[in-house]
Amino acid sequence: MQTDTICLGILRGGPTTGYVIKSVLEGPLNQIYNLSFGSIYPALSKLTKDKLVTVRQHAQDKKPDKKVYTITKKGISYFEEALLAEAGNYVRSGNYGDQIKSEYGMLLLFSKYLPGEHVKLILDERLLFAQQQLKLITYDGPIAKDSNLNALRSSAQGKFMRGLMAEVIKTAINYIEKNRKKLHD
Amino acid sequence: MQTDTICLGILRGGPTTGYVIKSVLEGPLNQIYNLSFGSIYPALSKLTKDKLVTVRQHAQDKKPDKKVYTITKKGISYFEEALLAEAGNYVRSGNYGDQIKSEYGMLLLFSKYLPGEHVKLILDERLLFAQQQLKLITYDGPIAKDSNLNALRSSAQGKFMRGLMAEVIKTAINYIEKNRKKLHD
DNA sequence: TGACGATATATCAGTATGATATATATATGA
DNA sequence: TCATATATATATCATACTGATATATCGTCA
Repeated sequence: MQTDTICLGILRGGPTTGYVIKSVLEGPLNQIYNLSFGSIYPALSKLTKDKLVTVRQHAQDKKPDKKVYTITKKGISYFEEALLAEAGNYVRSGNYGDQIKSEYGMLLLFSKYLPGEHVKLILDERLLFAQQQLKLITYDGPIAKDSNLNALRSSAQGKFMRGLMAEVIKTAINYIEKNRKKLHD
Repeated sequence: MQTDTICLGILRGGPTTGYVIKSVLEGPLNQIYNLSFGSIYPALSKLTKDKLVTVRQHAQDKKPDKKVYTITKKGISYFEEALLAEAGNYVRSGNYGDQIKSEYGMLLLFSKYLPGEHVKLILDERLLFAQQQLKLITYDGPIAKDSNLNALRSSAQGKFMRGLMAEVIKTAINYIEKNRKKLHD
């Protein structure tokens, strides 16, 4: 899926900044999609040039201007067409569009060649991280009204994905806790 | 984790070709790491130049030469040092080294804007794919002796990772089957 | 017979990453 | 209190990676 489509999709949930798009991707969508600033900012510029989004520059004295992007009508139709095309392509292609690079997975796979101490640390760190992710995903307390995290919270799709991620993370945590001794003393 | 480290790690399981490295990554390691030919072949060339691996060229009449790569002693120590460095870095960094781009996840998240028919198809395709992956991962029948898939099969680490992946996939399948109606009629 | 997928390597334009730079406010802690 | 780190916020760029394409043969399925 193209970077502009992702940005447009997140912007469909409400106007926001490049920085927030990155945080949404790093936070609740952590298990789904990553994008670096070096991809997000140029995509947003291109989208602006093509009039698929508009920018309002909020001058914040002595901080860099906060650029709030809003999807336009043209942007909405472009997004829906692009999504339809990608969906058609997904089904037709046999390429299931997963691009995964898990350093953690590789480290565990190769952990035979690592001192037991390191393996323990990696597993401890990972369990901690997984528990944080789980909290983040299942959190149902108050969030900023203007945040487009609301889209993730209130929509059926957002709930479905959150539920799926939560189940998967729980399964992984349980598995690691039960079986970790097979990887070190 | 660097591409050469990954290649070296797979080569630690036994001599093999670039093509097979790609298939291992696409097959049993599908949920862990992906690499394109455009990364694998140059990495293997560089590794050869640096004497971390050796090549035997099996001339196959009228097919391109099959290049079987074998890790050298120098390669083994390089690999273990690199792994140690990455493990230390992993724990110290707070960057949990996951780089995920799941088109499928994004498609479902945005499926509100997609016709119900498409959503159904995507879910059907995905369940089929997940079931295939599960079979591939849990398969315990005979495999070619020379294959370095044996490393994945027999080692404690390989078993641990296979078990983890199997549990995660099963959880995802069950969740999707139980909750998919929330995404279409 | 023709199309398709598997085997096998290689290249490259286009795209993405990860590090770095810049600037300030706030919180943490020694 | 002074230093350090983290969060907010955008931007750039060398390096690295992807995805498509090229080349060539064999087996299978219709």
